[in-house]
Amino acid sequence: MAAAAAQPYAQVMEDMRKGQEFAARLQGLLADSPDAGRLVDQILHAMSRTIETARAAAAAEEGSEGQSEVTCAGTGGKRKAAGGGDKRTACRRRAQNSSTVTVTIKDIEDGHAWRKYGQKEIQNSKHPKAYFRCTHKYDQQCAAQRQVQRCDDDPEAFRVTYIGAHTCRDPAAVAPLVLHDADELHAGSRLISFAPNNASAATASTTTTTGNTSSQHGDHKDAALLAGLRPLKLEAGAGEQEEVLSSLTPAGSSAAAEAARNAAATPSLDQGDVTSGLQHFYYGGSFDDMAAFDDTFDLDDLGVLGFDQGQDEF
DNA sequence: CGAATTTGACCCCT
DNA sequence: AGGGGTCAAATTCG
Repeated sequence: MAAAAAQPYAQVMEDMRKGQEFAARLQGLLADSPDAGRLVDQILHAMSRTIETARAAAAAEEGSEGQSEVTCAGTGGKRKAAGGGDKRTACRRRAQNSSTVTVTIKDIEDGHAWRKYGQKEIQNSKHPKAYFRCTHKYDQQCAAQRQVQRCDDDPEAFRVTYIGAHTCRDPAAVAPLVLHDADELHAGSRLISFAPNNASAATASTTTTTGNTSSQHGDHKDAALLAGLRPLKLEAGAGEQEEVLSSLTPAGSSAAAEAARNAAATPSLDQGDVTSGLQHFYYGGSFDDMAAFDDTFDLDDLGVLGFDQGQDEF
């Protein structure tokens, strides 16, 4: 199975990913040079698109390879609050080899509409992990998911893992009030939503996808997550965090959220902090359906990451 | 009142 | 066996 490097395609992907990683690293070094930072940002974008395009093309030829989630339609899976009688049959299967991208960011808002469906305490982490799925999972079969967990050390940052790409497209999900100008539109056409999103909370990102990517936008559901995380960890006195939290207020219609959003997302003019937001760069993707095996291909193993942080817990 | 979140149980996977 | 991911009833929110 590990014929990865054997195929030209895999080789290309590999190189592209390295390129992305280096670019991201460079971006970190250019924190004080806004222009340079932006340039790198563009490079990252270009690479993301290239990867996605290549992947899509290859996938098209491949036909159907990637296995999808097993979904048992009518499995009677009702659980009683107290009874606990019937077990659901083996229909639950974890997201298998869909793309997996992990980034560490401070602003969780990514423009998509997420619906929280669970939260869990994680073994070696101080903070719980929240699980989200695309709001349009059922009405549009969008398989995108994401997991968010507050970083152990930097409580202001979150480690967000995106699983699968959005295949939904719902106008209603698009930022209702703002969406000023072309920038947003362009952003909407980005192939890889988690790529260095305009300026907002840009962070390094890397990618891999399975299936098409069509980005849409949604509201701010993250607050939920945060809300969920908050009680458990940062209790009182986290001034800034409070702000972050409130800025992500749910319901997708909070003045505070909008404000914060605008403040943070001012496109190309405020460069300084943009780059500062960029800190960690993680890569955890499997990278394609063909070369890829069932599990994720971690750059960690290759010693490729962690250029500015000694993350070890992976 | 419908939609979203919370939360504990259930179940898969390592 | 236990950790981690998902489900779904109950609850909260808009």
